[in-house]
Amino acid sequence: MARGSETRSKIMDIAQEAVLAKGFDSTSIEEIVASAEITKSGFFYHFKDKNALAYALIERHIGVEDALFDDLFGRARDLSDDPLQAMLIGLKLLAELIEDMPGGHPGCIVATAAYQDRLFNNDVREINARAVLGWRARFRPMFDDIAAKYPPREAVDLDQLADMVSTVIEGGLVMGRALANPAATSQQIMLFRSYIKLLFQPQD
Amino acid sequence: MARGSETRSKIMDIAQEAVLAKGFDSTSIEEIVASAEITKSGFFYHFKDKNALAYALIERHIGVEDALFDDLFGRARDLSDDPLQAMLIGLKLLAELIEDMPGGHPGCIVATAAYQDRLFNNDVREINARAVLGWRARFRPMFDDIAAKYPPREAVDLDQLADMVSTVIEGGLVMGRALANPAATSQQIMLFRSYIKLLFQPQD
DNA sequence: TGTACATCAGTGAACGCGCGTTCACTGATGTAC
DNA sequence: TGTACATCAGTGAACGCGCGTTCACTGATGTAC
Repeated sequence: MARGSETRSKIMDIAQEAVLAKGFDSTSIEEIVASAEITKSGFFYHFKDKNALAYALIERHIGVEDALFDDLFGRARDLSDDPLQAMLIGLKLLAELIEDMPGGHPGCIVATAAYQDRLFNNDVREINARAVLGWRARFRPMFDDIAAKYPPREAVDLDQLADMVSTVIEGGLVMGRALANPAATSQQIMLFRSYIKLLFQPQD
Repeated sequence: MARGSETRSKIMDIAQEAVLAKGFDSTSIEEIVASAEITKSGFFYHFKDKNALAYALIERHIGVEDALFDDLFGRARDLSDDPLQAMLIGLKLLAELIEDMPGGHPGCIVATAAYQDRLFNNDVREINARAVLGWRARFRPMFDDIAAKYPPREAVDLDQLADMVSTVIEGGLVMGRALANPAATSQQIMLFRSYIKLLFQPQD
């Protein structure tokens, strides 16, 4: 990695941690550059303004999360050819991954941006919505496959069911933070997993 | 209501709307008092500092939400003596209420505070945690009653299940905001309702 | 291989503005006798 | 009922600090010929 992009991602790492702890507006460029050991003008070399930082943060988050989900549900698919089993394994792997994060999952900047949307320009709001729609587009086909093989025991909209993955993660992170209990998120994912089981798995 | 407490709640109304749209730090006292048509010093007559405003906002939110849940699940209980049916009715009423809010549900300050906790003193963090624990304490006994009558089809921790009500609401609000889709929250509540049905309702 | 130039990754100083908070004061209303 | 005093619900001016952003500049590295 070149010298410049190293500094750039250092800025983003520092910013992300602060943003998740205090919100975007309360995270000053001053404190970021102090921590990154550059000057304020150095910051503005990498980002044209503060909105550009928000955009970059969300963009990177999407990429990281995509890679993570690709890996997790890819491995799950390797472990079982059955779409329902693969989903159940994937959710278990996800819960374990979040459970094992040292110091707990730091939170999700998409949620931060959603709750501070009046701070940002349209570009930021759009990429934030795209993030959530991307998760839907990821999970929807999986539920299609499952529903094709195992008729659901209750009528559910599969887009909404796909969104429930994100809902439970986002809600779980809020709960985990409010209760200062890092285990909350993975527990909630396991409950969602139990719902999926009851919804699709044929009774014995 | 006396003149003073009228101004006080006016300040809080204005502040709450702004906080949910931009976060706490970005909501300046200056803009609040401009909107409330008082002076800055008038603000400090009612709140000793900005933290006191956050505290008051959360405190009031807990009260409002408690009253709302009391009403909703009280009516549900009136409509059915069966604890499971009452829960299902209550969740439906909740989904309808959120669905029918003009302009969508504004969001939850507990989530805002959770994602900006480094901004606040311990008092605020504590009352925020108490809010979430209060919701757990509300729903846990209902699930106890249900589980006593209808053995759950899967082993679940009832505290975690009680927390899932909050999880789905909080997560649903994040989704609704990110997608600019006010219906998201009530849809997610209805999915949670379907989980409760599958989990407890004897199959026919 | 040497030189000229371009780009990269920043520095340093300055800017004006808005922020939260304090303080001495004030007019209107309420209470005691 | 009238008067004295206390409390309530604010006003107005000032404060120092930190914020995001701009601008002219600079040393190190990369590229062309």
